Amino acid sequence: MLLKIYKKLLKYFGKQNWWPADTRFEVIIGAILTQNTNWNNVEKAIANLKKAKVLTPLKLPCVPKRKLCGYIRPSGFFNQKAERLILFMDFLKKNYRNSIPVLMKENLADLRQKLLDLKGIGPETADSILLYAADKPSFVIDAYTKRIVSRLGISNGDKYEDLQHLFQKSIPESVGIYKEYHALIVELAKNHCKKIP
DNA sequence: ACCCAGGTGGCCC
DNA sequence: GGGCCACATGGG
Repeated sequence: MLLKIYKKLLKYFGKQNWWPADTRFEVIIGAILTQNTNWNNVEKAIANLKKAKVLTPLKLPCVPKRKLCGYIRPSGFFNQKAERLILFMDFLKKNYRNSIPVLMKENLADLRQKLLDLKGIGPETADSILLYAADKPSFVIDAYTKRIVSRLGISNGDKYEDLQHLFQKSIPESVGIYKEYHALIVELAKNHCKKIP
């Protein structure tokens, strides 16, 4: 069922090639900034960080919170998100010498747990980082995905881990498919008024 | 003038 | 373990 839906979406919308970002680091920052926020607004925040030339693991921690809030203002919840970015940068420095490649060496289960232990990173943000920044097969469940499964009536509940397992057991364990599927679901949501043949 | 967006944590019961 | 609420901006 879920695999069929994936194939249908892929055929209809084509490959999405997510996540839209230049670096793994940018994926992580974007994943935090996009929490309950339109991607369009996140792009403005990312553009501000790039323009200020601080969107790197070594530069970002040097930006005072005040300035950080200013850069990320368009993405909303800027006080909270500045705090969350700072906490992640502390984590990256303390455990991985500010190195994204070193962070990437962690295995999926360990890294997922450590990300979840960070204040401000919940399951969706953690899985977005694991899948799109670290290329690890952790399926992302978002509000749209929950809605779709609920409409189809194929699950008993909407608990995050349960839905993730449902998807992961229904489709091949492939980073490429996981990436595309979630991207296609978001694309479908944007086109909610249209009918898919 | 509403309503929503690629969530999360805190508080209450 | 679930049901609210705050968090903030920009676009329809």
